[in-house]
Amino acid sequence: MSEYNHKEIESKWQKKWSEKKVYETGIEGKEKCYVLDMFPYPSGSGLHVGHPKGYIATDIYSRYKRANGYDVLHPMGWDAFGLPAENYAIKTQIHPQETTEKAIVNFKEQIKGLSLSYDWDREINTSSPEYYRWTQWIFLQLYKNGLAYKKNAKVNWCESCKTVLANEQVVNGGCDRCGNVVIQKELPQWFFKITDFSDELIDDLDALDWPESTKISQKNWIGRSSGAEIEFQLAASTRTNVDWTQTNTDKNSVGSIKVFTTRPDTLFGATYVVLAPEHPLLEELKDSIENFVYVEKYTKKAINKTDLERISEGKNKTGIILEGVIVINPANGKEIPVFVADYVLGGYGTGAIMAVPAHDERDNEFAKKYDLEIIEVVDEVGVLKNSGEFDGLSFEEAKIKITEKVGGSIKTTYRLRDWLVSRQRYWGAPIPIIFCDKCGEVSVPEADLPVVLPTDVDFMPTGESPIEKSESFHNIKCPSCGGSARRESDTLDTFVCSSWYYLRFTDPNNFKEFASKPSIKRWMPVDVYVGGAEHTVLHLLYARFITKALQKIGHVDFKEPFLSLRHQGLIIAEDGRKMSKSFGNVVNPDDVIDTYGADSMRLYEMFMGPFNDSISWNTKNILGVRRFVEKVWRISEFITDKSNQEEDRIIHTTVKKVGDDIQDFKFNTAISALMVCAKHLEEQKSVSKENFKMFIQILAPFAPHLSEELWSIYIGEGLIVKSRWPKYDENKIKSENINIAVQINGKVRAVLEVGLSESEEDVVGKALKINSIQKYAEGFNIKKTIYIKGKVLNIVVM
RNA sequence: GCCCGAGUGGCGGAAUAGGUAUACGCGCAACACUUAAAAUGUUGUCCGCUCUGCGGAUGUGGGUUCGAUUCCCACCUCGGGCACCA
Repeated sequence: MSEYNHKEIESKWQKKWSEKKVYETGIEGKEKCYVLDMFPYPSGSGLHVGHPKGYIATDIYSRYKRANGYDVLHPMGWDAFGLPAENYAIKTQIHPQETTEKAIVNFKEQIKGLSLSYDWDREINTSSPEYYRWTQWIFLQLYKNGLAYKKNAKVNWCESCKTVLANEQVVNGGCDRCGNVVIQKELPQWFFKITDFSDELIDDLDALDWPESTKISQKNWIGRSSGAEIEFQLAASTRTNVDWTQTNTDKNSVGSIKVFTTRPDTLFGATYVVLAPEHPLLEELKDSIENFVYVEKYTKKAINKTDLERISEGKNKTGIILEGVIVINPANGKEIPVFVADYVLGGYGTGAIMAVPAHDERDNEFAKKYDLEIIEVVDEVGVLKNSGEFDGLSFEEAKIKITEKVGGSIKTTYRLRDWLVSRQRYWGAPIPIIFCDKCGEVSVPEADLPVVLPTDVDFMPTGESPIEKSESFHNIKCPSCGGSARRESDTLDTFVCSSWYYLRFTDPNNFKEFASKPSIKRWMPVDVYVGGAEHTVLHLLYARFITKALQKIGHVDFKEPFLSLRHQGLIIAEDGRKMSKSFGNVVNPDDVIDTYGADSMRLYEMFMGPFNDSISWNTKNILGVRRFVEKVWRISEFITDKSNQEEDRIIHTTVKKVGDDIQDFKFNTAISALMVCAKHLEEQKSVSKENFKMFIQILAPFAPHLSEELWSIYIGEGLIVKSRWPKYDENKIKSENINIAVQINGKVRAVLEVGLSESEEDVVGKALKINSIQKYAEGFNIKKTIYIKGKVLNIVVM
C-alpha cells in the first residue's frame, strides 16, 4: 500500500464534500440539534492554533449528532464591527469595511482547511446592512417598550484627542494615543434596562447545564444582596441651619440620611455615617457644613477620579468629616459624625452607609486612620453583645428585630447596572434615533431601516466619531413632522450585535423579519454552545438579557438562549506564555496542516488534554497522532472476512466508549480508546471488514478525510459523512472472566481471574489457595472479607 | 483582598456514586531491519533498597474508612476572573 498522502487526500475530499453540500443544515424533520460556536472577531492577524480548538470540538459533536439521526444546525459567522478595524483605519486611512472583508476571507480560508462542517449558506456578518438592520430593529423594540433610554453617564474622555476612550484605551490613567491624562466626563448615553431582569437572570441559571463556576460568576456579577434601609436623623444642632420643609418635599426623609446595609444586626456598632462624593444631600446641607469649602474640594476631586486612580489607593482610604453635621444612631440614640469618602459609591444602595468598623474591613481601615470609635457588637459565634435589649440574640434574628425597631425596611439591592450601549465610534451599527427640534427624540420608522453607515467620512487621528461630520447622514427630515432634523450619531456597542446572532442563524436570509417564527421555533434554544471563559459574564449575560427582553415583548417564547455551555481551555505557547504576535510565539494552523494534515491537527488539539483545560502547545507531540493516522492506514491492509471474539469485544467496547465520550466532551479519552483499538488490530494483523467499517465510522468525526478515503476504498457505498453511527452489541462487550485484585489489609498481593457470576465464598476460597496470599494470611485470623464484584477482594487479617 | 479552578512520572495527561495509581501519547534507552541514516517494529522506562523480593509515592500535614488521586479539615504553590457593592 502506498504511503498516506494527506495533501492529496484531504483536498480531494474537501472538494467532493463541498460539491455535494454534505453539511447543509438538516431539514428532514428529524429531532433538531443546534450546535453553536461563539463567532469570532475577524482580526487582521488571522487565526493561530488556539482559535480552532472550540470549533473542532463542536464539529466533532455535530458530526456525531448527524450520524445519530439529528437535523443539525451548525453555522458560522463574523462579529465584524469593532474598535481594532477603526483604529487601523485611523492609522492607515484604509476603510474598516475593506480590512474587515479581507480578514473574513482569510479567516474563512483558514477555517475551511480544517474541514469544519459548517453550513456556509448561513454565514452572517454583523457589519452588513442586512444584519445590522435587525440589530437596529431590536434596539427599537427595546426603545418602544421602555427598555432603552438615554441619560447622562461618565465616560473616559481625552481632552487633547477630543474623544471618548474605551477602558482598554486608557493606559495608566492616560490616553493610549497621545498620553494625555484621561478625565471622566458626563455625556448623554443610551442604556438598556438589564436591571429590570436581575432576578430572572439569577434564578433561571439553576435550570441550565452550564459550568458551575460560570453560573457563580454571573450571580456575583449581578450581586443580589438583601439588607435593610435605615434612616439616621440629623441631630437638632444640625437642623437649625436649614429649613427642611423648604428643601425637601418627602416628609419621611426630612432631616435624615438613609443608608443601606446588609448587616442591620450590627447597628449598635455603627459609629459614623459615610456619604458618597456624589450624594445630593451634600449640596442640600451646604449651609450646615462648616468646612464646606474643603468638602467641596474633596468631592470635586473624587468625582473626577478615574476607576484606575480609585483602585490604586488600595487600603489608604481618603475622606473628610462634615463639620457641624451630626446624626443620631436610631438604635441607641448616640450622636455620631458624618463623613464623605470615595470608598462609598454613589450608584449602589442609597449612596450612603452606616460604618461599623468592628465588622467591616473597609470601615475598619477608615476608622483607624481617622481615630474613630470601634465597638464590637457580634461575637465569634454570631451572638449579639453591646446591643442593649438585643444582647444574646443570634445575628439572623437580630437583623429582623433591629430593623423593625428602628422603622427600617428590608430591601434587596443589586450590583448590576444598566448596560451602556452607545459608543461614540464609526465602525458600529448606527442607533436608529432622530432628533427633531420640534418633536424631540423620534425613532426611525421600521420601514426606513437600515440606517446605513455613511461612506463620506474621513478617518482623522483626532476629533469625534467620523460619523458626526457626515453631511449625507445628518441631512434629513423628521419622520414625524417633516421638519429638519438630525440623526443620532452614536453607534451600538458590538456586544449588542452579538447578543442576538444565534437567532439570526435560524433564518439568516430573511428580509422581512429578524427571523421567522417557525425558524425560531424549529431551532431555538441552542443545544450546545462553546466558547472561551472570557465571555463568562458580559456576552453571555447580555445574550440572556436580550432573549428575556424579546420574550417579554413577545417575539420569542423561551427564556434562555443556551441550554448547555462548554468552555474551551486556552492553548498556551510552547514557552508557557500566551500566544501573541508580540512574543513571536504564534503557531499558524496553516503550517501545521501543511506538514501533518488537517486530520492530525484536529486529532492533536483534541488529544492534548481535557477540553476545558489550558494546555501548552507542543509541536513534537503531533507526531503521536500522525503515527496513529498512518497506523490506521496500514491496518486497512489486514482486512479479512473473519473476526474473533476478542476483536469483536474491543471494537464494540470502543464504539460505546467513543460515543459516550463525545457526548461528554471528553475527546482526549475518546482518541485514546481509538488508539488502543488500533494497536490491537495491528498486533493481531487482521480485522474483519465489518469491524473495520465500524472503526472508521467512529473515527470519522475526528479524522474525516482519512476515514472517507478508507471508506471509499473498502466500503464504497455512499459517503462516510452521511452514514449512520454504528450500534454496539452489549453482549459482545461482556466477558465471562475478569481479573480482580486480591488485597491483604488493603495492599494488593495478587491478581486472580474469576468468573463474573462467582460468589464471594468461591472467590475467597480461590484467593486463599494462592501462595503469595497464604504467606500473608498465615498465622493471622481472618477478621472479614470485602468483595467488590469484578474489581477487588480485600481480606482483613489480625 | 475576594471569587473560581488546578497541583499525579523527564513532559501532555488517564483513573473520582472510594475499589489493581500512572491508560494513551511524547521523550529516552536497547534490540531488529539497513552499508548507514530516516521510517517502522519489538522490549523496557515512577522512585528507592540489602532486587525471584520488599518499601515508598498522586503539592504538604492531619482525619474518616477494610480500602482515599477521589470525601472532610488546615496549609502551600500555580493559573484565571473581579476590583472598595456597605
